[in-house]
Amino acid sequence: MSFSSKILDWYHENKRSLPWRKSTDPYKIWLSEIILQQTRVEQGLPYFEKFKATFPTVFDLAKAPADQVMKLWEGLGYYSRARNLHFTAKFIATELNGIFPNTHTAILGLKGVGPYTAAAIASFAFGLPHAVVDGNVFRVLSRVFGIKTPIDTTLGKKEFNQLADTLLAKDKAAVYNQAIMDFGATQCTPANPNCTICPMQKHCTAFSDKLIPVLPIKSKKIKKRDRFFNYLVFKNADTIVLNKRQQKDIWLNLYDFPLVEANSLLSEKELLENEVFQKIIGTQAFTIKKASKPFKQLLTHQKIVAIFWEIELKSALLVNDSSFFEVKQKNINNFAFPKIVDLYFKDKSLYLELF
DNA sequence: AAGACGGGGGA
DNA sequence: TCCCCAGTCTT
Repeated sequence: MSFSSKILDWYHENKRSLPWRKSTDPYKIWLSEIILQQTRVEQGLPYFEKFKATFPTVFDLAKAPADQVMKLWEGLGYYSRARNLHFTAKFIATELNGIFPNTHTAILGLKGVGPYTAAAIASFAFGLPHAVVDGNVFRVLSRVFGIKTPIDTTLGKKEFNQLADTLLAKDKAAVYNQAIMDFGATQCTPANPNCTICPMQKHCTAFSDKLIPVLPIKSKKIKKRDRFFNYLVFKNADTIVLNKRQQKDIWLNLYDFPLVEANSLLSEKELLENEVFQKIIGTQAFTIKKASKPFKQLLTHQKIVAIFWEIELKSALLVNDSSFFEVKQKNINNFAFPKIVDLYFKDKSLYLELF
């Protein structure tokens, strides 16, 4: 029996029930695939439901304000996905009359859609014979066929893509693509796969060679840098000052506070002497009420520590930065915040003190 | 080719 | 801690 037949048989008995599989509407498929990029199904599910309910059609998404899209995406990470999602919705609505492109080439041309997502949409929505190659597929193929080429190299990508294409059940690309990904996600798992009940066991090179724990191979390792954020939370009556992040950095188009980034968390003395702080505060009267505890957040390439200085102003902040603006405290829920800011807001004692 | 880009969950 | 997750874009 062929590889694809075994995968399809396994899928028939073990498939997961997932909401985006109920539809062949390319808009819904696209939405689900963008959400699922580098994201576990369980984590993405509630976001898919939220977006589907809030934006039933591409036109609804296209006409939504950017802040609303970012707010719905809040907490999911990789926010460029949300920015590109919105951009592409507007493109489809205005340039394509709302008609989702139906060829692999055209789909691949959409912003935010790469090789994986193009193959997924092309096969799931239009039945086109393009093999998906995601993290699951890399793992399954590298193990079953004993491929040691690192998956994060040009050669590795080429090799796995070619193999995936030859294995694809071209007349049932959609179900086969779902099947191999489900197989990778629930049977051929990254750690401790249950090989004793695996239908591929007899044909699995990694199993016979005891290479399950080392395959697939990645060559690159990432280095993290430490960053220290000294956030300035200006309060004046019932308003606080927010900052819209507009520089080329993490969290583009999300909101936080005026920021003094330094090589460490600052003491109060250091903060008062800091040039950036002085530039922001200018000549205004202020009182530092308290500093929060340090909050930590791990990103793929960064380790961030942030403290939040709660500073009372006698009058509205004289804003000298176009990214700064005042907002009523009761309206902060309209803005999308990075996790670490959200954590600060949710911190119980501070929450009570602030609001 | 290498780096940047989030956040959560499992070992 | 480290690794991985229905990857893509920029440099």
